[in-house]
Amino acid sequence: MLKGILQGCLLILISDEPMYGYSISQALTEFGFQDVPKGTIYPLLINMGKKGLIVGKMQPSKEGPKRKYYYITADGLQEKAQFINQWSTLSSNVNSLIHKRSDNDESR
Amino acid sequence: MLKGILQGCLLILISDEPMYGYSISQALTEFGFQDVPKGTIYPLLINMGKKGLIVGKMQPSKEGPKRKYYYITADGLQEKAQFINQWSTLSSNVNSLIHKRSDNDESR
DNA sequence: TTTTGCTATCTTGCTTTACAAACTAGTGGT
DNA sequence: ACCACTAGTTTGTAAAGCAAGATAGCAAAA
Repeated sequence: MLKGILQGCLLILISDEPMYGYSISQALTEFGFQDVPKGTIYPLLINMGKKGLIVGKMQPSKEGPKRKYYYITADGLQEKAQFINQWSTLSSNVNSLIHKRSDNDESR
Repeated sequence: MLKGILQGCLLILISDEPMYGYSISQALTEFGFQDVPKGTIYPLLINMGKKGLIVGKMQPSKEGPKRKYYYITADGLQEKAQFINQWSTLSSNVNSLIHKRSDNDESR
């Protein structure tokens, strides 16, 4: 339907400030996406890197293993804008369907 | 992310009134989903039938080939309600991300 | 009557998405 | 030494999405 809602969300997060996988997974939890699995996030980040939407740089951390910080690219910003448009279209389409008001069963 | 937004939309359409594949594809177009391919709709309908969410009945048509009208089941109605909930959660999560207001770049 | 065009459905096969699960590895506390 | 938390990658699998083509009924134009 809409390819990669998650990808769009990651672009938004990363465009706000560079993030690494683990912190992204925590941020998503805060935004209500309960527990998006690592098996989804990491491969997606790698794939987004291949597409040139983000670039990752390993940086050492004092409180644990190295972190791979991702930065958004120009292409990524463009893709982000496109996602926001697609989302708003999709969102209003689905909402108009849901509120079709056919008096069938919604509120009773 | 959210499994089958399309499935949810079909449940809503069919719960409103029984429909057949071709009419569903036309209805979707009216609701702004431009041209959802048949290769997506028909297999999905068959799959939803297997899951017991809908039942299909062939009925002859005077203006063309036979049509397979789908009717929603009790399970389908339940699934529909669940979809509407999931959608509203997802939708508000994504919107809160989009309107994160980080003064980074949205309106300039 | 043959062809074209619209309606209608199904099937095959490919690509992408999503994810569980396992593996590796650094740091700090008990 | 062991556990818990942080952090990342890889592998394998199932499901989703869809293009493309096969099949077929009907009707009006050629």
